[in-house]
This record gives sequence, C-alpha cells and structure tokens, in this order.
Amino acid sequence: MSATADPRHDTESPKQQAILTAAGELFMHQGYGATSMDAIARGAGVSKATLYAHFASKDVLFATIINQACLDNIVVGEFLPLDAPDLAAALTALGSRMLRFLLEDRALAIHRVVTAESMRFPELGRAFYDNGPRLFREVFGTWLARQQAAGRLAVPDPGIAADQFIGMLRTGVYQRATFGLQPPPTEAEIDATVAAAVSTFLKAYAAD
Amino acid sequence: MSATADPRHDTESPKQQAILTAAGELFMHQGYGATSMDAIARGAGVSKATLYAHFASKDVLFATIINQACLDNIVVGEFLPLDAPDLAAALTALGSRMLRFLLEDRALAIHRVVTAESMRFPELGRAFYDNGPRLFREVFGTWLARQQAAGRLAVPDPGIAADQFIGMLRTGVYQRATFGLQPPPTEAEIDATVAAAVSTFLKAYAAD
DNA sequence: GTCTATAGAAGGATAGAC
DNA sequence: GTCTATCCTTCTATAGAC
Repeated sequence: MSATADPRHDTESPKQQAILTAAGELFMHQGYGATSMDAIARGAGVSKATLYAHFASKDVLFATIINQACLDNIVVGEFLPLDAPDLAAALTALGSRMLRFLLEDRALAIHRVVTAESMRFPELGRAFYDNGPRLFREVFGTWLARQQAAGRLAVPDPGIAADQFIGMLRTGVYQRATFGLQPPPTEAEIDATVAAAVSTFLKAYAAD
Repeated sequence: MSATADPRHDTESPKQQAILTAAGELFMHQGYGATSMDAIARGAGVSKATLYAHFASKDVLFATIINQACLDNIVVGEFLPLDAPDLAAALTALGSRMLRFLLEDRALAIHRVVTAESMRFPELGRAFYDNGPRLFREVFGTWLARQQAAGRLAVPDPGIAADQFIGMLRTGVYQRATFGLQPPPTEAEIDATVAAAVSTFLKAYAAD
C-alpha cells in the first residue's frame, strides 16, 4: 500500500536484480565451481567491478542466490491438502502437486547444487532442509495428526508417516530425473507413482 | 590360480595405484571443481607430468574414479535377503543393511558427487543408476515376485513395491545425512526407520 | 555506482632431460 | 616412466578514473 510496499527491506537496483537473475541461472545450471564471476557479469550486462560493488565475494553471492532460491521455491500453502473427508483424493492431490513440483527443472537444479556444495557451505544444506523437507514434514505431520483426531487415520508417528509418504514419491522416476537420465518421466509414470504411494499409505494407516 | 590372477586386465603400477587412491579421496570429499591436479599429484607423491602420463586429462581421471567407485561399492549379494518364511525378519535385515550402507561416508560421498556432476558427465549418472538403484530394484523386485508366488505377498507391481521400500528408507535421517546436517543419525533412529518401513510395507503387501 | 584495465594467484596441460 | 620447470589460460578481486 505504502510507497515502500516491498517487504524485502531495501530497494533493489535494476543492476542488482540483473546480477541476481544471471547468477541464479548460472549457479543453478552449472554449479559453483563451473560458474565464473566473468560469466555472471557478462550475463547481467555489467562489469565485474559493479559485481563486486554489490557482493563482496563469489561465496557471498552464491550463498545469497541459494538461500533466496530455497525460500522462494518452497510455498508450503500450495502443498497443504484440504481438510476433505475423502482421504484418498486429498493425498492424491497433494502427492501429485508435490512430485510434479520436485520434478521441475528449477527444483531439481536447486537440489543438485545444494547437495553438491553442502559440505563446503554447511549453512546451505541447513537452509534447504529447514525450508523444504523439514517444514513439509511438520506441516504434513500436523495434518495427519488432525486426520487421526477425526478418526480417519491411525498414525502411530505422524513425522515418520510423513517421511514415508514423501519417500515413496522421491523414488523411481524422481531418482532417475535426479541424475538427468533419459527418457524424462512421463505423465503416466508420475501418476502411477502417486497412486501407488497413496494406496500403500492408506493400506498401512487408514483407520479401521 | 595363474600368475595373472587379477581379473582387471592390466597390472597397476604402484604410482598408478597411488594416483587412483589420492584422486578418489579428493574427488569424493571435495568434488570435481574444488580438486586440482596439483593437489592430486601432491597427495599421490608424484609429479604432475606423471599424472598426465597415466591419465590424459582431469575429466578422464575423474570418470575413471567415479566409474570404479560405482562398481566397487555396489555388492548386490550382500543385500539380497534370504528366502526365509519370516518375511518381517528378512525385510528388516535387508533394510537395516541397506540403510546403514547408504549412510556410510563413502556411499554418501559418491552419491553427492554423482548428483553434482551428472549434468556435465551424463555417463556417470547412468553408471551409478544402473549399478545401484536400478540393479537393486531388479533383484529385489524378483525376490518380491518369488514371495508372491509362494503365497506370502500380494504385490501388484514388484518394481514399484521395491522402489517404495527403498524410498521409505531414503528419507528422514538419510535425507538429513545427505546434506551433512548435524547431529548424525543415531542407531535408534536408523532402526526406527527400518522398522517403520517394514511395518508399512507388510501392511500394504502381506498376503491375506 | 559504474566503468576499463590490470594485478596476482592458481589452474590444466606440456617440453625436454634423464 | 618419471622428473623439473614452464607455458598459457582463466580465475578472483581491486585500483583508479568518471
């Protein structure tokens, strides 16, 4: 509403925005080591000196990019299933959205980069985990507990159950996509994975 | 039996062995980009010229290391459960060995490196997948089909069921370990993950 | 803030002697 | 095969003018 509507504290100059965009593209698709500051400057249409006027070092720029990507790409709300009495439909919708999200180029790229550099940049692994898997586990686990309270599920450990559901999605075609293997997953494979995960999950945890 | 007992075709000189050892250690723990040929030569106690006399380029050396590691570390036999009538015990033993294997430093390191470089070295992703996940899926799927033939299981799709079992292991504590997060998994957490996977799997697929 | 130009270091790869 | 010494490129980062 006000003049400074953007919640991100400071004004981002066009050049800074261009740098962030170019750096994000390059770091995501080529990794930390294979991306040079020259290439980022060229991609952003600025000089290297300008680059270093905005970001003190390559490490800082990389951490900024990855941290921001971790926050941007995890929109929990989208993955929260509705409180529908039809458990199978709710889980199928959730699983379908989640697996398709994980299979997007951008999500795969972030996962690859964070995995690759998590030893040299421990805070990145932490940021990714906390904003991604951990957050989802909490939200989904809470939802499962509520279903249990409503008498629809019998879940001894909601956290473990949430992990199992996501684990059954992140396997098979997803694992293949992680390594960039051809052919890419088909819609039918994705749907079959989701349907199988929902089926197994409900056989194990449905009330009765 | 013969004088040339080693199935690997050629004699490996001590220097070559030293190079492979040093390169393996460095590539695994620092990745491709952060490992220099200087560092490998230093670690192996040879000159860089000797390095290049044995391996034409950094890429070739890297591919050699990773391909060998993929073959060395996947010993399917160890993970094949016995044909016991007690399904729960067999699956628990299998899951326990598998998850503990995946959590070893060496297995985590290979997985990280292959994930990181699979876009620039597609053949590595393929080698890892074929000798690891794909092979296990086939062997385990065949075992599941045999249990079904014996009337102990009802498995509509053995391949998907195998993926689901491994997927329920490769989540939670494993995902945390992938990003090098502290604290490391406890024995109790590992056992609980395995027990939960076996329980869910059997509730979904046990015959009756 | 932004540029051009460059310093200073490190990297991959090779020449030539032994 | 093995070494020492070196070439050339590329990289991160900065100096200095505007």
